[in-house]
Amino acid sequence: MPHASDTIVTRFAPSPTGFLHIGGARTALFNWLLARKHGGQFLLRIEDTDKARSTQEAIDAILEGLTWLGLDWDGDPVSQSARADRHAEVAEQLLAGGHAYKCFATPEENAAAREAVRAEGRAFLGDLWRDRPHGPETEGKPFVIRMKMPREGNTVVDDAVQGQVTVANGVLDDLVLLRADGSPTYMLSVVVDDHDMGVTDVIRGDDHLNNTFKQVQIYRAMGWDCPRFAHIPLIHGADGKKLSKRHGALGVEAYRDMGYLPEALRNYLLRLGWSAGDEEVIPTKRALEMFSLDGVNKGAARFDFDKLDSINAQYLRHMSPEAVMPTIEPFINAQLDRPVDEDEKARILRALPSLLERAKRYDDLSDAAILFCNTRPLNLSEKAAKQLTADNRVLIGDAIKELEKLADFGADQCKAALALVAEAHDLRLGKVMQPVRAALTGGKPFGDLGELVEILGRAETLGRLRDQYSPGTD
RNA sequence: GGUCCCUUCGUCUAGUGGCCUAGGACGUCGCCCUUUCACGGCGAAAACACGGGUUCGAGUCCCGUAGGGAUCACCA
Repeated sequence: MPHASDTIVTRFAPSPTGFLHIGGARTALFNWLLARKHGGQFLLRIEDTDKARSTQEAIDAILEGLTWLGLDWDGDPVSQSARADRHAEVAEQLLAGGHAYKCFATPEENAAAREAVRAEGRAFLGDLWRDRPHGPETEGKPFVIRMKMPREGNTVVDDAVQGQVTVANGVLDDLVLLRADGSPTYMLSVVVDDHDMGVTDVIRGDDHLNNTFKQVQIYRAMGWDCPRFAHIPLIHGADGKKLSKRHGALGVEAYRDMGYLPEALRNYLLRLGWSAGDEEVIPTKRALEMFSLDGVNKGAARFDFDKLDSINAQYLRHMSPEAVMPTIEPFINAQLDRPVDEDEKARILRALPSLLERAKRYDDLSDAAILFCNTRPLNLSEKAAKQLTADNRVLIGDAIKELEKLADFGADQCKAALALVAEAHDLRLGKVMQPVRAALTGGKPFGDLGELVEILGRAETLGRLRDQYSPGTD
């Protein structure tokens, strides 16, 4: 049955055994991009046929992850387990049509045969009962239904990423369609669901490439059209090894908690193993214009946090202080171990344009923003502490005197006051600014010193300076 | 081990037989800017895994070798 229209239908089909990891997120992104680019549908299917390992928490985490990433799906997520009857029905059809057969071999018999065949350097085809007549001894015995794979010829998959891949039918095993308890296997379920859901393009990790040849046989036996396949390479850790929990196989929520923007992570994920020329910063709108499966590389790519940081910084720079504030507030509260007050928030809001210039992530941005909270006495970095020599403390004392005289605590006035101190000591302005900056920031980065003082305000500025001039007495 | 896939700077990549003296980005290093922390700007070092072919000409095509990955369940 040919598809009614040329509308693109893609799907993301995670098994709910854990969070949405970074590789799954990228697979979802590619599916989403292809569907949205062509005005098609992006469907969600939860592959929960393994009831023992599937959890509701995992489903929630995956949905939350997709939502955070901004990947919206069409319709309600399909639960694969709810469709078991339909899967079984197809298995029966396959059986009736002579494309499948009953296998009475016990797990032990299969294991023994597998070992024996493998010792010869061949793959076990699971075909113990393929051409074996069912005698009366099979009466009442448990059986599975296996696919009767072709043995002659080749199966060719024309993959959008991998190209034309050919495999000899002789190596395709008679996979189990229906288990002894009557439940369908993954191999059957995906094919039936993808067909029934009208999926036109299956984009998934290339760990499924080998399965595809077998699935194609099921499509053929049922007389169904195959969808287009695109097997995208897996993401590797920085060390080139398969992604493990140690290096980067984190849930997307972990990236959120590390302070990354969903737009930036999306951009990074897109460029990891995919390109269309030299463009690096590709916001979603642009991605929708450019995306094509052609640009996907075949080789696995390594995950690189430095580059992610860099992309993230570029997105951060274009955020408005008002948009950023609600997001960094929890980070700030956590570091402060109390909620920020309104006065502090107002100061941070004023400082944000400058802070955003040099931040990489929300977490270091909030770390820098703490500068404008009332956290006296400040913890000094090693570098800052070094600035506060006995001589420099004298300068700070003089700076306090000059600043106290100021009626207007503006940036220019404050700088002028510091210039007076420098003049009195016959020093360059910078020599005075350095220790004053150290006392005021504790070593944290911030732009212009005058701006810093102005935002900090009279009380906080003088307080921080006094802390360093005569520690402990203020 | 069988089958399938992959291999360009440290990393992500551009490159579809002459445009390649191999381009961009991240990272690294250097310089400049800032009488202040940073940011930024400019510049440098840095790769076609190896060996054979094919061709007037190969990073680009073919074969082999090495290395890496995926997969071989009544898991998904």
